[in-house]
Amino acid sequence: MPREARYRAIARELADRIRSGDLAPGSRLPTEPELAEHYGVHRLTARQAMVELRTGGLVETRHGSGSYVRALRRRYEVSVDPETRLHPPAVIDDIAARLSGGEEIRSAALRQDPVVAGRLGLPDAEVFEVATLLRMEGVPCVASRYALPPRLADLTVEPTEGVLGALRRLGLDHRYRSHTVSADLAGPEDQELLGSEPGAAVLVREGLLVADEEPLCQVVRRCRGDLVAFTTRYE
Amino acid sequence: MPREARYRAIARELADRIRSGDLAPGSRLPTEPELAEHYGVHRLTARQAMVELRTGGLVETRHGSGSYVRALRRRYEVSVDPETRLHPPAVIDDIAARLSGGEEIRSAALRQDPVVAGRLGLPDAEVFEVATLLRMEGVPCVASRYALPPRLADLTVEPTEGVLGALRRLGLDHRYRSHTVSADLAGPEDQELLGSEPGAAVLVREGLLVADEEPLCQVVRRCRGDLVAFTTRYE
DNA sequence: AAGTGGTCTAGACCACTCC
DNA sequence: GAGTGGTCTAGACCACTTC
Repeated sequence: MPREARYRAIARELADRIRSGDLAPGSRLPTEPELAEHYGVHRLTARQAMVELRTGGLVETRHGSGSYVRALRRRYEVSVDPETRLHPPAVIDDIAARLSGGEEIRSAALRQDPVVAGRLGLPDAEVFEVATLLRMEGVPCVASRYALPPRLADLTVEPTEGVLGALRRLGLDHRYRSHTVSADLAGPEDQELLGSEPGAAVLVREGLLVADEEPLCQVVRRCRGDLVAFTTRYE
Repeated sequence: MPREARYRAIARELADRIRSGDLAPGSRLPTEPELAEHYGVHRLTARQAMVELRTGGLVETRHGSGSYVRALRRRYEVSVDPETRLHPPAVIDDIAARLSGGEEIRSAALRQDPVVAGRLGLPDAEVFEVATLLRMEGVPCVASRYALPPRLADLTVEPTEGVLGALRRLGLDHRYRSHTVSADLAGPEDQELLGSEPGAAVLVREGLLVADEEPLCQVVRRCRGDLVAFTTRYE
């Protein structure tokens, strides 16, 4: 049994102090030189302990300022209707109240994607893709990509109604045919859109919507794992 | 705009080669000394590029052997009944066929937990906690914790039926009252139970089961994000 | 300007894998 | 035993934040 690495022991000790509450959320940890001095190691060794805490999600580091215990984030618990998997109207109002600016359209363009086009039952490879971003109280939380048939390329979306709302306004009464949840790590795109740390957890929800039994829309949502949870309540 | 860090550029170049298929899943990447030589940097700089790829989930490293492009993980798509959120019988049989050893009981003990006890409507803080592990084809996939009223502490569970099956066998016809999904990072416990890498993504499903409108069981499942996805199909 | 974290080089020894 | 990744020290310079 090899003895525990020095940096790992330091990380464990700090992690224990965080979990015990000795180091409170938001408070600043000792600097790297301080840790190195205190434990009698080189700065890089102390630094590696901090890397350990960062990838574990316990700590966040601000360049030039210091490392801080991550605040316990309040999670946005979003209710979902058990039958339809859509948000009940009451919830939509509730969400809207916390939303700043509604569902922001980031881009909308025709794109070649044979796989998704096939899923939508389209004759060609072309799909109309809309990328949106949802913020809760200003914080980016959910990045969505909707793939639609090209005939809907002139779709206009009011921020307050969202893409699915716009479809409904056109008389397309959709519901989910299938719905998948999984977990992934934040890639470069998530970091850019959601402001996730590299290597943070992302909750992925993927669904295929149908209207009149016809495939209408594939939606993929990537949600910040540290901020969002989806709850289904059954009465 | 500061120029891009050397290690980051190297990581990006390797990541592109992986995504383009130039470096196939399962194949070995150049060694750290080779990369250092090739890019004209110190070994630690090349090494940091590998760290980048590891925390991004693209690469896994085996001590003494090398770093390898992570295999495209086949995902276990587990179907869930839309109404009950439980697995339909056909799926249970399907899962059972892939399970090795069924739901393995890791521990079962009485524990003090006022919060969970309150959720179950228990007069005291005591709950009976059962921890289990599910493997798919030998690979640990889902670690569950069931919290039950102490009166069920003599529950016996056949591996093939699972904890929920055992409850049903006792005539407790349960269903979900609420069900939450979220994403988290792998902690030490996940690493031990699920064999997750530090910092890997974990899909968390949490539910409260009721029987005859009485709270019966709180279950928390932590699933390997890279191996498991849950799909609901609506007919 | 002083202090913080971010990057990089140089060189060393150790633990593990594979032959 | 040769080669791989894992850990550690030493020292340097840069970029950012704070004052």
